Amino acid sequence: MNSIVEGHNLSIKTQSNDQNETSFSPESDENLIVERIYNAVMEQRLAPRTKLSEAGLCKTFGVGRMRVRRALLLLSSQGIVDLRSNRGAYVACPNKAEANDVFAARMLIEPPLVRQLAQNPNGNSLDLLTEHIALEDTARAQNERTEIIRLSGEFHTKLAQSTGNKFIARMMRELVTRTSLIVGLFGSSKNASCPDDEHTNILDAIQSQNPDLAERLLVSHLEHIQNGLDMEALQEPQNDLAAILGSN
Amino acid sequence: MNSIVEGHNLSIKTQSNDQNETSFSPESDENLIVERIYNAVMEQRLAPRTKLSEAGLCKTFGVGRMRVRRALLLLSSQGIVDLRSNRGAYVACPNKAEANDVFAARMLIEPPLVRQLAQNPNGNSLDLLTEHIALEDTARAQNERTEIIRLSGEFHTKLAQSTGNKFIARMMRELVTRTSLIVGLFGSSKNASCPDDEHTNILDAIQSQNPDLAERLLVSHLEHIQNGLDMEALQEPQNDLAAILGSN
DNA sequence: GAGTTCACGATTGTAAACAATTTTTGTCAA
DNA sequence: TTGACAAAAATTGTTTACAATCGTGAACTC
Repeated sequence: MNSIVEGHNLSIKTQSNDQNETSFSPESDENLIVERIYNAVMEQRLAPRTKLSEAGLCKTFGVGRMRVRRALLLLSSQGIVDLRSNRGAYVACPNKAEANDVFAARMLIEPPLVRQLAQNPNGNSLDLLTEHIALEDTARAQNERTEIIRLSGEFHTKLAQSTGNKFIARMMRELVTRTSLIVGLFGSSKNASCPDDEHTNILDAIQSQNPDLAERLLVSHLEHIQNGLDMEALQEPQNDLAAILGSN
Repeated sequence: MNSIVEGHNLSIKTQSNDQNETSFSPESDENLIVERIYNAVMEQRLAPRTKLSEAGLCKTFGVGRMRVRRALLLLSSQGIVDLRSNRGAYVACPNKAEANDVFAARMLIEPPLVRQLAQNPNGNSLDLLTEHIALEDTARAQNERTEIIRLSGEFHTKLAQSTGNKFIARMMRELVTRTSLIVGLFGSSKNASCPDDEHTNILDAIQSQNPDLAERLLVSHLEHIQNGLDMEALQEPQNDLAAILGSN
């Protein structure tokens, strides 16, 4: 039963733990659990409403119940997981209103963000973004679904990271994560989050220090994503079984 | 010893728990502990680097150690508390770099935020802001230090809340909290965070639907706050004892 | 056959005991 | 007096056991 939770989908893909961290302080190692579940959600391997049982996670990660509980609490504070009293933790399932709020928040933050990047571009960080786009391209070429999804979101996270501002990076990271959940829930056609070359164009505009263009491209990019959603889609009906079977 | 932690400064001031909540889901009641400590930090009754011992908090709130631990974990995930392995929880102590990042983040977010509010003002929420300013005035008239400090920060939080966007509200809340820590650390003169009537002017500009003016006023308001700081101030030396004695 | 009730198993919440680490205290020597 | 060392106390981290709650399924009634 439930192979996603029992370790299969969570334990693989530890390869990409090099650069994509943002905000977790190196306090202890329950951050590893958080990171793993976080990635699984980002890559849409864990569908909304999936139950994350304590026992299952304990077995999966080989840690005590305390660690798992603390990890779940952290995830819930980031809005990735819903903690229902006495009935466990479930992958968050944003509703229509929350989805709109997420996009509204991104529309508020990201335009000034790219403007700022275009105004005083930071050599180093922009190189990272160029590398990132190369990764996206190869992933698309090889048609790796989960990788494409994760990298699509991560582009925006890295955009925020390249400001060098910890707080901006963390805020964007949260918004991007929720966007991933939303696209998984309401994404209608096969357009896995981001159209092909829009990221490239945005980065180009930044590198050529054209704030107006960069902002315009970003806004329409976000609009494309939002317009690709069908807000009347599955919503509530998705129960655990369907989610799991559908994702494999 | 340490009357701040032992319940004195934390247990009073439960009067203001009506309107000022933002993001905490009503999961359980450890949020009450979080809320109390949060307020104490906001009002600068808990100085940075103050140790928050588990035993002390247990006595103060009359709850088990588990609850306290979970509350501290949540506070640390919000950057209000630093968890040092095997040596306990301390009120966060932002350094110069973090302080700059906080203001940079606010400079990025708040201008478009007030622009948006000025463009389509939301009757209801603006009334709340008007009420709030009245509160600020009376607090200033009666010279209540902690109240002034808290309300000064809360104005910005409520500004964000009045967008009706949960995510924007939460982000601002975090930034404002850290600002309060920063002002407590680096605030030089007696100017308790916010000059007197700048909030009023900003709100007026919003209500008269003048986005440009609102943005300009807000930017200079933030600059005033930042310029009122002495970045070379106490920094590290402040140890627990001094902090506690100094704040009473 | 549909719906309700009850009991059992499974899962989560809490408290207490234990282990490990840190901080303090006291002693001794230079 | 100062410094180093060691033992004791206090604090935090973890495991374990226990209590409470929830979900499931069988038995029962209508």
